[in-house]
Parts: sequence; structure tokens; C-alpha cells
Amino acid sequence: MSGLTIGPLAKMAGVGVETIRFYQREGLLRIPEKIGPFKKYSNTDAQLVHFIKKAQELGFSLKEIKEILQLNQKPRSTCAAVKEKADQKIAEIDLKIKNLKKIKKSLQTLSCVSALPGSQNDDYQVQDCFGALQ
Amino acid sequence: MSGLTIGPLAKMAGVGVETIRFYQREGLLRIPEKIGPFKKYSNTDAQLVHFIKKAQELGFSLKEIKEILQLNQKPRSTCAAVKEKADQKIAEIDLKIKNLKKIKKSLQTLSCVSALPGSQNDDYQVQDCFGALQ
DNA sequence: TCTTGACCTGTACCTTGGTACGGACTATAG
DNA sequence: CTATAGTCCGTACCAAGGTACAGGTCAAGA
Repeated sequence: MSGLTIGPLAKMAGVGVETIRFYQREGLLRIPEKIGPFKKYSNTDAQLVHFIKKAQELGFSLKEIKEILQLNQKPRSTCAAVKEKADQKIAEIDLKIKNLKKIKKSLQTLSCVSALPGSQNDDYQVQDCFGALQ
Repeated sequence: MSGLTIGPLAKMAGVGVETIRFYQREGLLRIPEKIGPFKKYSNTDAQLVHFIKKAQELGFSLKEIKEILQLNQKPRSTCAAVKEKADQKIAEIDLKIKNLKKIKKSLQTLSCVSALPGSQNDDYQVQDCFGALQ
């Protein structure tokens, strides 16, 4: 709504302008109408870019993120498919959370052991703790 | 202990042999002694590779994974530093879990809405739900 | 009005994380 | 004892996700 140009948009979203253009090329971000000679963006665009970065940090590829975003835009006719896809992503997320908790637990053990004097560590202790990630 | 060659090791860990060699080049994996003409690996090596893959799926870069693994191998003299690093990783993991839960919640809403008839969606619904990821 | 900084399109280049391949050696099943 | 499949080392190539120009347009303040 606010009519941002690409520079302020990039700044708001915490990325470079080239990243914005790259996302447009990749179809993750709409290419807005020009108002005068420049393209104008909304706050929603900034939120979207911010979301893309965060989802990426959580281990989703741009391709997957695109899929998640497209779940939104499908017409009603494909609702069952949308629900299925969303449920599938939810399952993936649950697995990620589970695995992160395992790593966390191992790191807590390590943190604790290391804090004690006399804990000389042998090779491969961390992964011994949780070799069984799924 | 078991004396695996690189092929069986790769198979156990669910990667290609070239990936094993790449991890060695990058210093994520030890280069074992040769027994006869071939290098011999242990089950622990397989677990380690498996761990690397999982951590990667959770959004850690190879550089970060290397750091996590090295927490283990530091001598006692740097224990405080190890603990600090581990605690920092734990905080990162907590944030990841928190953000994954937000995305999950949004997807649940979407999955639910989409399953209802008459829910024609406008642009950018998903990210509207959780533009505020940290 | 002029200049400086932001924008435009297009293309080239970079880093990360592999993947493939060539040429030589070796183990082992038939 | 030979064929084939696995290993070794080195180097080249590849895809994803950016990042950096070049060469031009535009706008807004001094």
C-alpha cells in the first residue's frame, strides 16, 4: 500500500536489491506495476521476503518455499490437493522439530560435560550421543 | 572397528562415495589409515556422515556443522569456550524450533481453511499469518 | 541546470555443496 | 588367470542461491 521502491523494500526485508530481483526471476515474488518509471512494492512484499529468508534458515529450499506460498493461491477446485500438500509440509516440520530437539539435548550434555574439569573428550563424542537421528 | 571400505560406508550413511571424499577434503571427516591398499572406516564414521546430512537438512551449513563437531575435540583448557559455543548453538536451535512451530501453525490454519468449501484465497495469505518470524 | 544517487534491464561472475570422470591399481569371483 | 568391480588421487564440472557489474534512464536537491 505504501509504495516502496526496491531499495527501501530490500532494507526493510534485510536483503540486497539484487536478491529481490533474483526472487522475482525465480517466481517467488510478484513483479509489481510501475508507478512512473519505478516499480512500487507494498509492506506485504517486505513481509514475504522476510518470510522467505526465515524459511530458508529453517532448511527449506527456494523450490519448497515456492510450493508453500503457492498452496495459498490455488483455486478452490484443488482444495483437497492443497490440504494434502500442507499436511505433508506439517509432517516434515514435525520431523525437523524432533531432530532439532535431539541435537539440542546432545549439545546440552556436551555443554554440561565440558563445563566440568577433567573431562578430556575422545573423538566423535557428539555424534555418538545421537547417531540415530531419523 | 568393522573395517568398512568407502563404498559400504557411503551406502550405510546414505550418500555417494564422492560425498565422503568431499567431506574429507573439507575437514569434516577424518582420513583413516590404509589397511592394505584401501582406507578402512568404522561404524562411527558412518554415524558421523549420517549426522552431517541430518544437521544439514535442519538448516546448518557444513561450516556450522564442522564447528559443532569441533566442540568435541577441544582440549580441556578451552572448556569455557566450548560451553559458550554449545550454548550459542542451543539458542539458535531453540529459535529454529520456535519458528518452525509458527510456520506449522500457519499451515494448519491454511490446511483447515482450504478444506472448507468457499474459501477462495487472495494473494499472500500464508505469510500474512506469520510475517513476524524472528 | 547539473550532478548525484536510486532505479532499470541484462549478463557475468561467485560460493557452497556436491558430482563426474580419467587413468592407474587391486581384489576377488568365475 | 582374466574380467569386472571397487578403490585411489586429481581435476573438472554442475546446480542453487545469490552478487556484481555495465550502460542507460530518471528525479530531486544545491
